[in-house]
Amino acid sequence: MNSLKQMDRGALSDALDHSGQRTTPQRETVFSVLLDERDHPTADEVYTRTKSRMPTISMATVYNCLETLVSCGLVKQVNIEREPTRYCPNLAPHAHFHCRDTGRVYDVPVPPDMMHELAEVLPGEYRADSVELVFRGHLAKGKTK
Amino acid sequence: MNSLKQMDRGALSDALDHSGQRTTPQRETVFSVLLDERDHPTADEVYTRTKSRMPTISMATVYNCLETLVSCGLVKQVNIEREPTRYCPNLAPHAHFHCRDTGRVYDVPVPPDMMHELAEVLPGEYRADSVELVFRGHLAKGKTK
DNA sequence: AATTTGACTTAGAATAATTCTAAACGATCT
DNA sequence: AGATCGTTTAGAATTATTCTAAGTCAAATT
Ligand SMILES: [Mn+2]
Ligand SMILES: [Mn+2]
Ligand SMILES: [Zn+2]
Ligand SMILES: [Zn+2]
Repeated sequence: MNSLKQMDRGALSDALDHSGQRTTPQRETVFSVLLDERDHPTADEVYTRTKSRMPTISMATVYNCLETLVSCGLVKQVNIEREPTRYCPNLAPHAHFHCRDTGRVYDVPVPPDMMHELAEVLPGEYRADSVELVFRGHLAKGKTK
Repeated sequence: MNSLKQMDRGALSDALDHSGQRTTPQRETVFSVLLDERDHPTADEVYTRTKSRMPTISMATVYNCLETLVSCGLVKQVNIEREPTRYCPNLAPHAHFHCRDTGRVYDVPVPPDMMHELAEVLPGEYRADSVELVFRGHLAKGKTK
């Protein structure tokens, strides 16, 4: 038994069904790992966390599950500089803040009007279907949040 | 003889001096390659282009030169998804547009006020020293520019 | 109920961009 | 000339990710 809430379980099987893929224990567990601690873990970190709930899972399967979750739209990949890809289940429009001191990545909500304004910097012939906004710097004080 | 204009040659040696590094023929040539065709080439593409002007240069040196140029602030790395790092000598604040069809990367000027507005989406404790903005999509019509 | 099917999982090999290592180079200084 | 020291170089090493090929499992079909 993984720790998916009924709502999330429903979203998962809907999204998987919709993209013609199956709901499996491995996919449920990986998804629950992402939902439980929203700190943008790497595949390796997801592997460690998932293994503690499902000791037989393999790294390849974790990569497969993450790819599946991304392909069905439940999870976003977050690439920052040349670091390992991180995974984010936050579907709301948001930016990321990357702390140079700790390496941690935080979600930063972006108001919808800002998204609209952003789109307007694009010349007419450019048709964007996604926008990626990453801030880098550090947190004031010892705030770890 | 590489194709650096006097202005760019000056900027290069100033920036290198300032960061305690030497002006070398390899660094000049790599820099001129970046300035001559501003299409955000990968290290491999920079290698090919540089080799045609300086046949004895090695891949390792191209990586070294690019790193040097980045470290002294004359060139920015552009990382898009998991693709090889690209290099951009445009020092003006700008965003990037990545065409899903062709894989090409274009510069998109961003007005300074937009940069300011962007900074305001950050909660107070976040101190950003850099902002990265990438659009993905495609170009309308057969425009290749 | 047995068989077939096909997606899924798995271990391990392969890939590929980048970094590292250690030796050679070369300009400058003594 | 000889010493110094940053730079260049070829090739090895690293490492996140992808690929391969074999095993698993739960329907679906017979
Ligand atoms: Mn910090
Ligand atoms: Mn296009
Ligand atoms: Zn996020
Ligand atoms: Zn650019």
